[in-house]
Amino acid sequence: MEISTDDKDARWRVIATDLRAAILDGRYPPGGALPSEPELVRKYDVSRPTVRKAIETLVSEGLAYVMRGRGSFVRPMPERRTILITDRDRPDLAAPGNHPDVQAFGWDLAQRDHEAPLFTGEKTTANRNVAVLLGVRSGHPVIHRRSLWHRGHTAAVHGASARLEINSYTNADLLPAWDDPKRHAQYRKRPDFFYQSLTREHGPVRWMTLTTARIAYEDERTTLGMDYAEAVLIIRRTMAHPNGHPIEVTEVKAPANRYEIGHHRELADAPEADLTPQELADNGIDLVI
Amino acid sequence: MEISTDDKDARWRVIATDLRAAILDGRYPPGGALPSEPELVRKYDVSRPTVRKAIETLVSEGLAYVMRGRGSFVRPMPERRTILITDRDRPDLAAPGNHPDVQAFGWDLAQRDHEAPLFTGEKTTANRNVAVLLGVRSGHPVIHRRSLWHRGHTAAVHGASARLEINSYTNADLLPAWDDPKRHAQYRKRPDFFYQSLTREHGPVRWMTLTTARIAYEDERTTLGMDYAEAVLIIRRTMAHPNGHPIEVTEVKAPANRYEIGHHRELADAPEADLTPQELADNGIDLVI
DNA sequence: CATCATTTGTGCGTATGTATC
DNA sequence: AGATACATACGCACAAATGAT
Repeated sequence: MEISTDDKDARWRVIATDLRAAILDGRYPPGGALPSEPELVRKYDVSRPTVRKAIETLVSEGLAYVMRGRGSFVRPMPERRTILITDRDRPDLAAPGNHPDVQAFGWDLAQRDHEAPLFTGEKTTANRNVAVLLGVRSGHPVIHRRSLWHRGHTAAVHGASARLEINSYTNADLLPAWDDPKRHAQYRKRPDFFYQSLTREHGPVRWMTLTTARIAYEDERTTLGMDYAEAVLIIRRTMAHPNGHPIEVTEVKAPANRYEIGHHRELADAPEADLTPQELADNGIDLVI
Repeated sequence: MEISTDDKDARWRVIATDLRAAILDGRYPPGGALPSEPELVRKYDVSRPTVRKAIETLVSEGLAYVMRGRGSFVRPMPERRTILITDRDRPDLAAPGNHPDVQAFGWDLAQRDHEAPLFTGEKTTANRNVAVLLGVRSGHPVIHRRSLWHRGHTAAVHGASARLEINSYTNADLLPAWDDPKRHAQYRKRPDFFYQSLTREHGPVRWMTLTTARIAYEDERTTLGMDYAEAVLIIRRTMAHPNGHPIEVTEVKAPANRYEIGHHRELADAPEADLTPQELADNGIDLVI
């Protein structure tokens, strides 16, 4: 059959490499159409499955997208906005989803399914991942708080709005007041109360923020409104005792094609706390962690 | 033909969803084998191309990998080491690839193809992306310095060592001394001289570091030694005039499954400058930017 | 409004090559 | 050497979305 036999120049790989170079070069401009499958079949004299394999590769690399019945297109890159990480021991600012702050920083609708509380909050048990983060055993009771934010339709390419998901996990042993009905309601509506309780009962704490990324899973693509194959930025902030034992972990997930992460020193001379919400928004800052 | 016809329950999608859930659940443990293609063909009563499509999906999501002649396996997650971002105006530390520092922070072999200079350095012209970063027009002369670092075989899963790629772009107009043969050699061997020149000639400068991520392209996977589909962390540090105009841009690319990004305040009480190289390494820190 | 050409999505069967055990 | 498993590639058929006629 005389197939190329060398994996390095498999025919689909040649096509993918050609197209990738052309896209990164700008020969196919962002938003523009790539050649149709039949065109590529003719051009490279291969079968349609081979052409499709090449295009699927570009899609999985986030370089292209496909619309059924229309064709394949170069994926445009939206402008990235900024998530600002603070170093300070300021639980007021550090509290994620602290309503006044987050709203002020450019979030149009801080609603979650039209319900009142900012966070869903429920007592569950730690799965393997959460157990590692909190330094407890799997199955240990934890408080799981979750919040989903979206930022109104900006100059979005496909009409999709940017979203952020915030998950918070707390060792339930460290916040027995959670079960008090009155406080429970407060905690769900006012994250600052939540953090104040923790700091009041567990004294001076350390904050530690680590950032990484990975490819989004399909369910995350759905909840974060990511149309294409993309990476998610994962910002994990740990509130810990001075001895290092974790008290609470907050994990922010953000689509990597819409967000970048900066640090407070980067804002000219004035510390960010002295900037007005409008000034922060003008600097492209959506969230302060 | 009676094909399911509804894209939502495409047969390959059902299989992929099943396998993904099983992997995230731990029913297929990390490093363990997934069912072989023929097994899945029998289990779901579909053709082999359909099974392969499902597996390819998991691979492109970074959840699995395939070894020819052996089978498909759940991708284990290696431990992440840390890249530390400093906020200070310290060009000595800030200089990437400053030989003594980088080596001290745990890099066994800071060699690049067994050549002497740490950085390749050449004068080229700005492509579109670099032009945007430096605030010049496409085609403007720029100095491009490049360096590739690898960290010896740690507890790597597949024997691959972690690697970092560092690219630096400078507006060539701002460093005419680059063309002086004597200095040229110095600049390539001693990045600190390079940055000292820039700061000496352009006075007080601002440093700005922004981090984001995206899915790695195939060529990047090769140079960064990433066996699987993965995200790359992109750390972009800009050296700018106080008025904001860029002088030099350093871009670090790191495999997101092996690195996370932290900040200097997180190191206990002592600033990282006071820690010995060994203490830094013990804290899992590979690089200070 | 219906029809048609174009384009992509899903799926089958088959053949051959190559790596691993 | 043989069995197993994955990689590449072809041809074919039909479904479904799109846009123009």
